[in-house]
Amino acid sequence: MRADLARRLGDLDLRTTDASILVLVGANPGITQSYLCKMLEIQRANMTPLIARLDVRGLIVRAVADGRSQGLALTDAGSDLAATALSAMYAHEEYLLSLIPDEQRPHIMPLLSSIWRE
Amino acid sequence: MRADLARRLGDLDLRTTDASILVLVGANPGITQSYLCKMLEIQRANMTPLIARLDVRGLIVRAVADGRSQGLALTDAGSDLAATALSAMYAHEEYLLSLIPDEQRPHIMPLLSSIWRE
DNA sequence: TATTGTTATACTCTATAACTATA
DNA sequence: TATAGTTATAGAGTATAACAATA
Repeated sequence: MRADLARRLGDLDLRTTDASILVLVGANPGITQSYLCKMLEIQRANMTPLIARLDVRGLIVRAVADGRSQGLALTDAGSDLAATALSAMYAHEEYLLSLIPDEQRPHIMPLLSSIWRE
Repeated sequence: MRADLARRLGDLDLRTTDASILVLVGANPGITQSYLCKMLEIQRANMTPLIARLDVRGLIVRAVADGRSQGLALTDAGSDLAATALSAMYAHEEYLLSLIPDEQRPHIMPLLSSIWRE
């Protein structure tokens, strides 16, 4: 399942984490790196090169929030790519669901929800 | 789910891959590294240090099969640890199943089977 | 020629500690 | 004193290329 998503996002030159960041920043403009770290459970030290790479690619901009923190936002190119990445994520989910026989399909989400985070 | 299994096996000083190797060698005495690589989809080059570490720990022995290949087998200590690791794997599965409400539980395996490898 | 196991190497992901500059 | 971001570093997983010994 992870490989299928990675392949779809790889076609956009994105890793899974890159895509998550783009979509989250798109939905939360002005978000800080620290808050992104909490949402994605990534160490601060490891977020730095991730953001730097998206910045270099012209997908994200950093604006000074206070002296310590930077509010992140998508560029137009970043916004376009985030939309494409989100479509790829939905296509991934649709693909997985399509593998499940019709009559069983309604059961999968409640089942997975009962395992998630507990 | 992976973290739960990793934690349980970590208590035995085993990584997930170590445990898979021990259980497979236990079930297939005389198996070669190359065949293990095919079963676990691991590169030959990466199998070398994995086997070496299990060897150093006295869990596995290598016997010359032909001039190129070595048949692997468990030592007594390896056999004991493989059994404990297998129990941990079953406990992991039981734990996950226990999170699913009784009436939904019979649906999970057929559902996952329809996604697996297709 | 092909296969087994090895070595060397490189890239990614993840984790910790220490530093700076701010609050 | 705590927080945001950075740098440096180390461990683990994974990938490729090349080699020696053997089939």
